[in-house]
Amino acid sequence: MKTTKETEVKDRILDVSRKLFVEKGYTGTSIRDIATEAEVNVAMVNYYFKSKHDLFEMIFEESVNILINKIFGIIRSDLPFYDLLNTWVDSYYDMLSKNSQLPIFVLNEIHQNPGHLLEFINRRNPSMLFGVLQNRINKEIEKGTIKEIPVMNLLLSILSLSIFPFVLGGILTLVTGEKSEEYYAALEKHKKFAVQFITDAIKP
Amino acid sequence: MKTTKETEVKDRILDVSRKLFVEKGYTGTSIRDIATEAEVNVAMVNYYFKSKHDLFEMIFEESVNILINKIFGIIRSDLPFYDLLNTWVDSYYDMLSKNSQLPIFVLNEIHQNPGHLLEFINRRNPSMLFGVLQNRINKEIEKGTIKEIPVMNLLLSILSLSIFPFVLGGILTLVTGEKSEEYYAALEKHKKFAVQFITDAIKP
DNA sequence: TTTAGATTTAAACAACTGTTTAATTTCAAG
DNA sequence: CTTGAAATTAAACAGTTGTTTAAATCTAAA
Repeated sequence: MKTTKETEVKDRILDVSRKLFVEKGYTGTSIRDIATEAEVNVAMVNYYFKSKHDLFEMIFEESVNILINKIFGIIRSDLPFYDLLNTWVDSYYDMLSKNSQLPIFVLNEIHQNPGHLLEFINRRNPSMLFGVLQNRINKEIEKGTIKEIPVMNLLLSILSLSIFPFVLGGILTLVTGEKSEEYYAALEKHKKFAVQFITDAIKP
Repeated sequence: MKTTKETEVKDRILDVSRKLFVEKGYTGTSIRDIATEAEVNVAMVNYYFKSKHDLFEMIFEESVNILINKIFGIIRSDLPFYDLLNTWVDSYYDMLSKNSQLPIFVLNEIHQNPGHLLEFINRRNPSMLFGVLQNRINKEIEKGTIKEIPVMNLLLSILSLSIFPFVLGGILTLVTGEKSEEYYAALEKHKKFAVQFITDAIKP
């Protein structure tokens, strides 16, 4: 059929699920919570999504995609290396400004149920990212544009300086009840700071 | 009475609670889970700890203390500034090597229930840490030992470079099923890298 | 208007949740 | 040995959980 009604109900369930799962986690969210807030009968959730777990996986996958898709593209790009770094961090800050709750959500769900999400994580082939970056770094070292540096350290620095401030910020926002303009202004400065940090660390 | 038996049972409940709460979170852990694994009657948990929530708060407070007590002491110390930074990061790496699951646990529980833990967080007076660090930095700038730098940026850099690698590491450990020696060896290198990073960023 | 299929509903299901009860056992002090 | 408080137990409590059922409603095509 695919009428407006179907997608309406389905989308309402998806929207509320997104909000509640990200906020309260898998075990902290009940199907009845979702149904009530979406103004939908409880049975509709199973009707459209089969099970709580299937619905959750949909949201989880979506969240992971938001977090890594853009970055994957940038890492594999042929931008000049320093531009690449700049774009990389820029892209993180951009995405995380709009989705500051996603990192803690994804990290925590993996933490609480590593077994079940292991297969899912491997499907994304995280070592591929590692390899691509390694190749690129080797070329840059050959060209003499950067000094020798272990991939792991560079990767950890970039991820840490880009993601963790938003993990703290997302919590700060929840605790204070509103987006702290101060803090997010400071983060805007911190972005330049982080890029400078990383750039200085790899300059030959 | 305070016989060996009482503390035995009590401690067994505490030990299992610590493990399960940190691993599965508040909502993911049931009193019956705890009782079963501690080989204790369900009622004993409420008998000794009044409620699931009281028990959880005990574990949560304990975890927060592990995460910040030592650091507070170091930040307030009168060590030479560069030594202070070194000791600070060193202390983080030391503590997090033994408790790699704590950061994600604490951050996530705050994330999922900010309202209830707000009072608890304010009790630790996080802005105090901020003030102490600000004063110290001002003095160092006057002395000309470091260049002018916003506290927030310095603080975020230290926290990010120290904590986030272990958040990733804790998950990596869970996913691979054992402590990845490789990764933790890389982290040992990363510690020096981080200190160098930070030192370079504030050198006049 | 009839009809077949999709959608929606209220109700029930068994299992699990945190907590309390009342009865029983344990055990050191008298 | 008796006693009284502390410790432990099995059972029950009311409420919630994810999921399923069977009946009712809606809707577009014949």
